[in-house]
Amino acid sequence: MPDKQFSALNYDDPMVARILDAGEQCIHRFGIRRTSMGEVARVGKLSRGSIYRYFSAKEALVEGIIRRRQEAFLNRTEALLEKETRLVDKLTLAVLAGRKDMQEGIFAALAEVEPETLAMMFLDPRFYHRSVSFWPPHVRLAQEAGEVAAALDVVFVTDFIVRLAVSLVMFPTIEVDLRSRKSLHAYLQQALRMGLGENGL
Amino acid sequence: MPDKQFSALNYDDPMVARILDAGEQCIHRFGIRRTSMGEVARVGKLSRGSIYRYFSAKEALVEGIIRRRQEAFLNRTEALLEKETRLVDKLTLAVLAGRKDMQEGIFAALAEVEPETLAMMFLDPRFYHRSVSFWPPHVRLAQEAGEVAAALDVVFVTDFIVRLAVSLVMFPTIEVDLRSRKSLHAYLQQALRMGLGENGL
DNA sequence: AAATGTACAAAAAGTGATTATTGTTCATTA
DNA sequence: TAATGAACAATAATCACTTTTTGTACATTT
Repeated sequence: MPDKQFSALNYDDPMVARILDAGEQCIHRFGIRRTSMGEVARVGKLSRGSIYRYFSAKEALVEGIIRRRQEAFLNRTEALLEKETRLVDKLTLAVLAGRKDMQEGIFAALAEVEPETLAMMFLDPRFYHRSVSFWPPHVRLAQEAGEVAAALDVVFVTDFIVRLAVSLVMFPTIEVDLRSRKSLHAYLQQALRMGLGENGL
Repeated sequence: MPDKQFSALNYDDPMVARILDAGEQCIHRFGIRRTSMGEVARVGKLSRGSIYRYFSAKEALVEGIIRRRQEAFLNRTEALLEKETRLVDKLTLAVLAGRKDMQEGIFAALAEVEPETLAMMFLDPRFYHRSVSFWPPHVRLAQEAGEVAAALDVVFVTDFIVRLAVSLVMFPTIEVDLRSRKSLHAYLQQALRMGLGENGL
């Protein structure tokens, strides 16, 4: 379940969907700065006032667009992971999917037009928190399977996984070249070394 | 040994030092954008032309200032770590030192005046690479001491450590509150055991 | 009820002339 | 030999001004 800190958006509401669609299209074409509420209204074929019924301000609209994108990504990834059982494999897929999303979605557009905005987004703790909500169930499953030590705190493992995954999405290679699926998988395998954690000190 | 990709700066050269000092002072007070070469010259009590003898452009000067800061940090940290033998303890101290540097140095000033610039810096791979050069010797020592599995590639361990450390400096708490030395140490202890143990698989 | 369209003040963004800064050059100074 | 200071075109920042956009309100439409 996603964050509820901000207004809970109903993506199924056709009005909400239309606004978000139009907004995303605008951002994709012009970037955030050069997108006006009037333009969003024009593209979405609705009145400017209606947008304000659903989004208190432009900032909230942008937040909504990004959030929907992220949640859509998480849902797609969730489906993608169903075929996998091991946490390492899931993580590998998730990182690869994350990179792909960065390279072609709205993020890629932002990276070209407003790199500073994108950079700020990545340093926003909320960006992490949204990713965090994804993992606990998988961690628990991995614990039941004995892949992750039962003694470990789910919150700790989740935190650890998210730090690693986000880092790997944003920097495919620091010292080790982790652009290929194979090298990434090997890296994560080693980094997790699940099944241990029990032993040693 | 720091990067050599850019011009090798001799920090002992009194002229270089004066320029960097003046530049850093200016950035600290006005931020990067509002710092002019003329102002740097005035503060450093030297001619504008002299700055260009040592730095090809304003960008290079800024690069030099940041680099010196980072290297000074690494040197201080290196000294700090001499008392420690275990890698976990070293990492803990390094992360704490890094956070402190962020909160009070030139970075704190930038965070207030030009957060986007700071965000861009953090996403610059060079920022990571400079940190990377620090760890290999410590990793080797840890391997000799049996703390890190001898079979592991030093490059892998370094990459892993840097990702984790940078993440922990930039985000003191994602899911787990790691602001205190105690909790940070426990976290790293577990994270290293997870990633760098002999056992498992 | 919910979406629209118009109107409105306040805030933000664009505009174009003016000023400051950049990066180079070179003769002068120490 | 190295730093200086002045001159310079090209670029970038600044300022006062105009236009656009924002967010709100409310009467009107569907």
